[in-house]
Amino acid sequence: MPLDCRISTGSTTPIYRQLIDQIRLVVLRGRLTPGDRLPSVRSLAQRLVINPNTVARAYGELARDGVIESQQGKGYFVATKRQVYTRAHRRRRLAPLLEALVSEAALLDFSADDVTAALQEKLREYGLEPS
Amino acid sequence: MPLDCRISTGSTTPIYRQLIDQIRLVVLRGRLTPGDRLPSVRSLAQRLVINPNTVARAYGELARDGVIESQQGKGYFVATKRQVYTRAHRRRRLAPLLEALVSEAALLDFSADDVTAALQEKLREYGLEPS
DNA sequence: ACAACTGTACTAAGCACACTAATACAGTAG
DNA sequence: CTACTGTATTAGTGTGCTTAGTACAGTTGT
Repeated sequence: MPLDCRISTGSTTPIYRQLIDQIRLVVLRGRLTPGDRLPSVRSLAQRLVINPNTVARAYGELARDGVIESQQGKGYFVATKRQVYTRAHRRRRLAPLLEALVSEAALLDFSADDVTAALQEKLREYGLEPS
Repeated sequence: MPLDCRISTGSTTPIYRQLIDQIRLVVLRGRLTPGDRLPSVRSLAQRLVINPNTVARAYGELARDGVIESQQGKGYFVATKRQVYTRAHRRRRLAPLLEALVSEAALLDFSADDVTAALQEKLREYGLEPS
């Protein structure tokens, strides 16, 4: 069963965003491995009863981010080689998320240890290696 | 000098959001302490050359979040007692931010140690206590 | 009591942008 | 040639942000 996505049209988060997030997760968690083909723009659109453009947009952004790759006339495939980012670029991209997390944590009066512990748990959930 | 805010109308982030973020920071960092009065809706609007409604919206949301409190006819003041949240509520509110951070970190191929180190640094920047 | 300040609430309008849809164009494979 | 693939352009629709105007209610000092 290739890529079982579920989208809710009633949600406030746009459809294309839901697709991006779900596909990202599927790839990160290894349920789709490099080289695997994704459903075609039209077939996925038909299955989810949404417009092909919406799928195309999601695929397009994922391609921009290096998660998947497109081959004209063939389809979309999970990227074989991960994008190589500079250290500066990676930090710059992570910074706002880190800022948001800590800012909210401070407002909620979390202790540093609480936040650290929660992070460790989440890191384990994603299977990130220590180093 | 009470609350020097700077907003950029050219930014993609809406004005009311910029206000919220800046005031949150000012309060968190102790530049305004509990009981301190904020500029009136109209005066701040005039100073920043924006509509009073926009300021009112920012203040309103900050009040909803328990950062500041309103007193009819008197003004807005930094909240004297922080909102008390249940443990479940606090975790529920932090969860999506944590999810976003770790998900992005995984995609960027950060190691767990990298993320943890970055977090520690940010926590220190915000002056959060260990426990 | 009055004036001048505070917050609060509501409606309406304009504007920009995000989202989605429809359609047409271009490459690939059998 | 046909039927699939991705790609690009255009257009319609909605929604969020901001502004403006108006009105009402509470507080303070004169």
